[in-house]
Amino acid sequence: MPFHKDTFDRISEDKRDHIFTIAVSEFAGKGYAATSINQIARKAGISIGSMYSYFDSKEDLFLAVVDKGYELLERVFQGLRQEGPFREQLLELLNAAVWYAQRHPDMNNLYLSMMTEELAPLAMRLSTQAEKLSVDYYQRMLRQAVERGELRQDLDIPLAAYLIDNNVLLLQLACSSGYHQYRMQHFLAGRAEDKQKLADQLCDIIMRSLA
Amino acid sequence: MPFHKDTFDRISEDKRDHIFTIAVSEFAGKGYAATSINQIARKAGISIGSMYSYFDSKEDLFLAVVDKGYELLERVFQGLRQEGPFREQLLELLNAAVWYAQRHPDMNNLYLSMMTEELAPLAMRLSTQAEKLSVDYYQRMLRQAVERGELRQDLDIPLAAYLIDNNVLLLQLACSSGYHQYRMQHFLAGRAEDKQKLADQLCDIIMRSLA
Amino acid sequence: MPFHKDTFDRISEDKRDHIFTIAVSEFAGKGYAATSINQIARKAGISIGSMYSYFDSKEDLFLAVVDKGYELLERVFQGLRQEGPFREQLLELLNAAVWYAQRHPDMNNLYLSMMTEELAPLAMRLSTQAEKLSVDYYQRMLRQAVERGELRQDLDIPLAAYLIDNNVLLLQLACSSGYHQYRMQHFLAGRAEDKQKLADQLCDIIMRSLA
Amino acid sequence: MPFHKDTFDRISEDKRDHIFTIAVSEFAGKGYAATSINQIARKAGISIGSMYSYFDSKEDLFLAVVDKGYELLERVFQGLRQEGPFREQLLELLNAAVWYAQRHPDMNNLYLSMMTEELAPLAMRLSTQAEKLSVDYYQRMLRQAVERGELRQDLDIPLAAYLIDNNVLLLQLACSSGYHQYRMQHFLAGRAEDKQKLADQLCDIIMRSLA
DNA sequence: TATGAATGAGCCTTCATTCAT
DNA sequence: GATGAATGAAGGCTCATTCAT
Repeated sequence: MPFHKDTFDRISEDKRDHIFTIAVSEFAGKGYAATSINQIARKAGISIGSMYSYFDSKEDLFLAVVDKGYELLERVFQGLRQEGPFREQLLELLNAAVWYAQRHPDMNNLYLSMMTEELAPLAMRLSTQAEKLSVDYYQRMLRQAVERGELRQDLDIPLAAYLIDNNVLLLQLACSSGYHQYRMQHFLAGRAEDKQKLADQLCDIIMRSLA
Repeated sequence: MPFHKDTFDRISEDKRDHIFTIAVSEFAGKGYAATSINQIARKAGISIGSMYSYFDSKEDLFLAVVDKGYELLERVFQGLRQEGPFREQLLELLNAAVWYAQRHPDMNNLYLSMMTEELAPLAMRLSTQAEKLSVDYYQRMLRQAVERGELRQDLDIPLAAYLIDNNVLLLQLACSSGYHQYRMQHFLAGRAEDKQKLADQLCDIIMRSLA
Repeated sequence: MPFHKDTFDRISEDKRDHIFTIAVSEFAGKGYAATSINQIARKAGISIGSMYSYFDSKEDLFLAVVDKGYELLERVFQGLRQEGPFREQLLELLNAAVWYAQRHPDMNNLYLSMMTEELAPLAMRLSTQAEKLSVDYYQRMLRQAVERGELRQDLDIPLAAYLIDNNVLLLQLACSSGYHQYRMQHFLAGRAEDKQKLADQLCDIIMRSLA
Repeated sequence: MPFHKDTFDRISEDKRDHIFTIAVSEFAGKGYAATSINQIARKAGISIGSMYSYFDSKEDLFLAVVDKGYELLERVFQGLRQEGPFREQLLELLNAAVWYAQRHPDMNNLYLSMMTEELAPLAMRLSTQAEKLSVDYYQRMLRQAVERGELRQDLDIPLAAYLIDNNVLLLQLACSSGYHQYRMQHFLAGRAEDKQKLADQLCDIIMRSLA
């Protein structure tokens, strides 16, 4: 089930983190195919022999890294409060997305590359998918707000969840990916810098669709 | 200025198209780094020598292909009508995006991979950017609708344009990319199949933000 | 017998010279193996097709070029006067060598590369060798000077000829080859610049061996 | 500073020598450009992968080889005695040159190719130059002989050193290079075979210039 | 005769993976 | 368990040469 070998569990957490940090940065910057596992080992200061005693293959190293990132992301989601006014929940969500992307930009860019056809075969080997979590999360949040009367009764909840996620996703990507940052700037110019404020304004406009 | 050599202009259009078709499919499916120009040549039934007499490098072949796709996309955009009720314009836009993505799925997936950090350096060599076009297009469309009184006077036009584009982009990607199709299905289940109908519903929910 | 095809005789002398000039410069600068006949054609402004209608192969082009250079060199030698005081003949010879090397530096460097083992197989295809000429020339010159009583009676004529040619050869190479120029400068510093004066001084010191 | 990687230091001396032997022979025989590092690896019985774990590039392999040869040559020079009658020192020098060239003919031919314009860029990357050593060596030898009254007081020492080196160089090359051997035979016929005797006669004729 | 597109062997180099120490 | 030398398939690219137009 895990993508690493037992040996990897036995080394110090520092060393594990170090290897992951280097790996994420390489994979995120160069893409899966153009990244060399030998270079990751060299940069991480361990031998390739060790690398292969921790992971069965380049593919597994990659998946282990991505998986670790998903865990982190999950934890962020799970830390969000599930109550209070809908708008505040939405804002918190957007801010969490921004925070995560700014805190782990390489990891965030790795997700971006996972969306690519090139990595579809690899993505299929992952059991955890961010989507499952968020769909449930959104839909519950929306349902409760409708029940509370904060949002209109005839709201198309699945579609609303999708719409929200679209914007969360692209806001989040704009915090790490060169392309999405550039794209946002084209639309919003200077306003793209203050992500906090932008999240707030996005809340406003999204709320209008739902209320 | 063009990414191909003169020689490429001199071969038959059929052959040119054939090479492009193969190349788009390979690049889109495997990503830039994992794609071999030698294999593209083999699959296209021409010698590598010829390939290199058409393009100076793998990089140029890639850019030539992407550039051609941008042209196509531009033409689609320019074919849209610039008048009539806003909702109808928006719907036409969404449908055009869907149509393009379904007609040229490989090309569409190539754009997806261009968003990756890995390809940022290559993206910079491209002069045409889809973004420039769409920003202007959206903003004009919105401004006119506000003037006509179809949309509310205090609309934050740049943000609205960004919001719309977010949804157009992800709808479009859901038509070709395995990941985005999968993501949409998670949110919308069976409704993800009928993109026409979905576009209509997206129109509705987006309109609420703007009106 | 000639290294070019008949077709080459039929084009204008200007064109022939142009092709040769480009070829000499490329071969001399990059060496035989690293020089591309296609690039010579391109730089000379003719098609490769034409190139191959003038010469059967890269090898033949090379040999044709070298052969032409030998002819030039022969003519220089044959223009030297065969009488007068020995010292003056020797000086004239040294000056002629310098003149030729400065006038045709690329050609001169081509000879240098012909001395290489790499080109021994090609050198063997050449009928004209500079050596044959010079051996006879030197020996006659020396014999006559001995007979005239200008040089000592017990002079080892073949060895003297060899000694002279050694110095002529290296002086000549110092006029075109980066390496030999550099080598001379190491020995003679600033004096390496004025080749005329140097030739005169070399005459002096060589004459002492012979008189 | 060295042209090889650390890995190369760690393999057995036999293997190192074997690789060098093959490499020298290939480079000397075919020239730098026409030599394939893959073929060197094959002939040496190692994989290309290994070759590239020893040297960063073909260029570095070449320079490593040449550098090793320079070291050898230096050692030969440094082994010569710095005292005794000048003529004997000169003879010893000529004999050393002959010995070296006959012992390491490929290496000697490599020097020959280093004199070529083609390899000037590579030569520049070498720190050790045979010239520096020999200039000093010659000049000291000559100066001392002048002081001892063995050579004439008005001797042009730099020019004398250059003259000597010219003859040493070409004698040395005649021991390994097909061309220079051929050239010498043209001048000296059968006498070219007994290099020992020839060195002695060269000493005689050179001494006349200096005494 | 002149052209230049086409060919494909072969070059330099990289990299995932194995395995002896 | 850790190391890193060894392997060789495969990739991007060049170039001498041929041949249809």
